[in-house]
Amino acid sequence: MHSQRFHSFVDRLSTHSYLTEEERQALLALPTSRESIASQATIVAPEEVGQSCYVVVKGLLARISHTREGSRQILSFYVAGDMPHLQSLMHPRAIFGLFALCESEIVRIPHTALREVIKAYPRVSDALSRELGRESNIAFEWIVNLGRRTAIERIAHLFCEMAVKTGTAQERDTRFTFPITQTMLADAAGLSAVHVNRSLQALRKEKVLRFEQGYVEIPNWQALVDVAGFDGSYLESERSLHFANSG
Amino acid sequence: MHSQRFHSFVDRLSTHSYLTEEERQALLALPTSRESIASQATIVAPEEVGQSCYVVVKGLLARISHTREGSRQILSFYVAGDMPHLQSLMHPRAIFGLFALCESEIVRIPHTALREVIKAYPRVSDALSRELGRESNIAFEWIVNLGRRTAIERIAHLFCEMAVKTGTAQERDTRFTFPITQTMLADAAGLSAVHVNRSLQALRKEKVLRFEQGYVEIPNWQALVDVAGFDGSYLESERSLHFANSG
DNA sequence: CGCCTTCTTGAATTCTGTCAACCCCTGTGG
DNA sequence: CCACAGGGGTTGACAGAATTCAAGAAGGCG
Repeated sequence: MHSQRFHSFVDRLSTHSYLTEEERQALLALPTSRESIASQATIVAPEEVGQSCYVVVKGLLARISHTREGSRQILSFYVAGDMPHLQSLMHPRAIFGLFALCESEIVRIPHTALREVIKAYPRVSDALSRELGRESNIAFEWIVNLGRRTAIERIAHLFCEMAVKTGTAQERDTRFTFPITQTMLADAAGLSAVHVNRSLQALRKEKVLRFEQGYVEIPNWQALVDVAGFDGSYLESERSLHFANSG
Repeated sequence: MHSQRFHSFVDRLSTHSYLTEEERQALLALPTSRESIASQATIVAPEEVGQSCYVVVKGLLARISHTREGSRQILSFYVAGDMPHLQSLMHPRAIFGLFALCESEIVRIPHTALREVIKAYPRVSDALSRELGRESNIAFEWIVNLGRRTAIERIAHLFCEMAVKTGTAQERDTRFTFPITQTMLADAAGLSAVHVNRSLQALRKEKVLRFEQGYVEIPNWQALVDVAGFDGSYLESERSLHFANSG
């Protein structure tokens, strides 16, 4: 069933954009292929010219960049419901690579088909633009994170973001899987693996955050938010405002 | 004359997107108002709901964020020809503020008028999306910069980017105005002002870069590129590929 | 002239990275 | 069944990078 593959993604778009039933059906009817991706596999290499966008069904993907010296920097995470590589629709040649951090499942959507839907339903185009805008805001917030926060704050902030993105954030006992190693976390936080290890220990000691074997436990959400200086407004969209403009 | 105000911006779009003469005229005919902005003025405050996009005609704008502790982080620079706040078209409520780093001139384009043009000319919409994609790629590269480069590399990289963005980069004696203080440069590079000062001295000593009173001199472009580990491909668009898809 | 901002400098401190070693667990092949 | 290799996590000692604090110099501007 296509609908199973796609509900997560149509739901995602619906969080910030109004879609008619017809538009939803058009999206759900897109010709797609489901693919299983091995852990540590490259889905899109830098410089590669792509013909498709993707939807994450299961697992965790990341956009990645490498410096000349060979050190790695993760630029963004993609969880179930996210649409990585959406920008390839307008800019087929990839600048940064797309990578699977664990065994994942994705749905591939050919550009040609998506372009047809966009042409027929301009509101779908708007919804995709908002999705890109959200990704852009997240990138900006990462700049703040890397530029102006300490190691512990950075890590705490990253976990706050992931809790909100996975929709698991709640006042008490937030739990979710985040299947990455400390080394990968270091590549996301712009830190060394050793220092990430020590920072995680400090957070554990303070009973603010546990991260073990790809599983996160946040006993007290507010405490983590306070450590991180987290304000999640950059992850949300003002749905009502868009409705006024596009509905 | 509208054309004078807008040529920079239509030219910018043309660097990555094909526009027919009719589409160019439609853009040039947009109703706009030109505004002078004082140095250090806030153009768009966070949380503000905007009704317009902008084009930078002269000067230098920046997107800015503040952390809880009050430290500042610059998220992006906008030079003449850039369109800051383009994302407000789809997401009117601003997440991050827009700020004038020096006395500047901008052109304001009402969303309503721009939406009309987009509706009539889908290719214009594509061009604007590419412009947003470029901004997004720059943000990703900044994440790499802040996460994985040393102070000197970061600063060198920033200057490389600005030289390319202003179109002044050349093999010998690149010169351009970059009207910011060392403190602002620190806010962009995620460093302290003191350390920026020392890093600039080091770059000056090595005869790689001079930055004095808002004026930049790069005697040897390749030398700066080598220090920075700069690869400017994230600033370019593969025009030919887009033509194949949209033209 | 005095005031303000920017730039500069030195010294001490804090933060983070590097290096090297070890532990634990898992999977593999003999 | 065991030996082994490999990856991930942990630890300690040390080195290096960047910040902070404090003060002074240089210039613009009322």
